Amino acid sequence: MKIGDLSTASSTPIETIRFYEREGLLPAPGRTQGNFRVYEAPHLERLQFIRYCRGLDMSLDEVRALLRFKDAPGEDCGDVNALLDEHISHVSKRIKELRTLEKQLKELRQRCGDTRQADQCGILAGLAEASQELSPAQQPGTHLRSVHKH
Amino acid sequence: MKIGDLSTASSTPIETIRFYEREGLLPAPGRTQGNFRVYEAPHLERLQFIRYCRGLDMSLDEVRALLRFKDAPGEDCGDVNALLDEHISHVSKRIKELRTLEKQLKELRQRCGDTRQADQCGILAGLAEASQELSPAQQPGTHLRSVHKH
DNA sequence: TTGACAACCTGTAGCTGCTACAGAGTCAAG
DNA sequence: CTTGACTCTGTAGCAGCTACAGGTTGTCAA
Repeated sequence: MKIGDLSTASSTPIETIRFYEREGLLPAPGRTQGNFRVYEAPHLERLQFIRYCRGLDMSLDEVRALLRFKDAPGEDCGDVNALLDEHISHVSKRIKELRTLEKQLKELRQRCGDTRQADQCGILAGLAEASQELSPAQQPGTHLRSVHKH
Repeated sequence: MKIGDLSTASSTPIETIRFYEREGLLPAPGRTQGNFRVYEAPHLERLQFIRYCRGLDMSLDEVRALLRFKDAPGEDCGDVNALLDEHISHVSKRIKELRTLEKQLKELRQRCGDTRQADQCGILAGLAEASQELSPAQQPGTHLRSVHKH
């Protein structure tokens, strides 16, 4: 299997596959005489595992940790459970944040129902006002984080 | 007002202030003879506006657009409304995604109630299994996006 | 006056997780 | 033998900062 085949089989861009190899998530495969990568079935399986975890929004570090456990079947899996619990709590927290945000944005949107001149726009006015009140609601920068930051 | 004062007044790191200036969000302020930046009240106001919008998870491009409207009070604000509507729909979409994700993660977590050997861990087994099924549920990479990507 | 120390300056590199080149080599079909 | 598809390495870019390094400037006390 060459990289292109692996790419289509796993719906993963070629560059991403090479990136995972550089990052140590995928083991370096064998090479042909012409220096092309040659993959076997286990590579595909591992790559699909990685992609699935990424689809669950885990960071590469989290995926790395899970792979270490897969590679060490004798050890106990308490840390796997802990990792997942923490990930879940990140996600739940982020959902809460976004819901608060959604509410704020909708309130703001209410303030300008229609097209007017910009200097009479309720939205701009609302933003200007709120920003001067050092609003207690939130510190800037709290929301935009992905589920993983901090 | 020197940059340190502006930084504390706005709870914004100094480096971020300089970054906003490079990005054209904050106008370049005057300088002392010693080449230190000197800010006036309008700078603080504008910076707080920016930080507040960032707190609402708007991208710098979105903030730039809003600032353009603030700077051109004569124009009509239909685009402000449209920008906000689109932003709200980004956020709502992201919330839906995360809720689906949360559900999946919790189901996965169920599969391993307690500590066992890694090769008997229900979570690892569940992940391995699901990843081999090219699950219809989702394409990898769908979830992790911030509210802004695409 | 000197000397310490804080605050400032510019410029550059790093973070995550890719993505998109450039410029070169390899290989199979016609 | 040439075309074209595929692959290779290496580097730069995206957002939105953050964190240096290595150099000035300003302030205060001894």
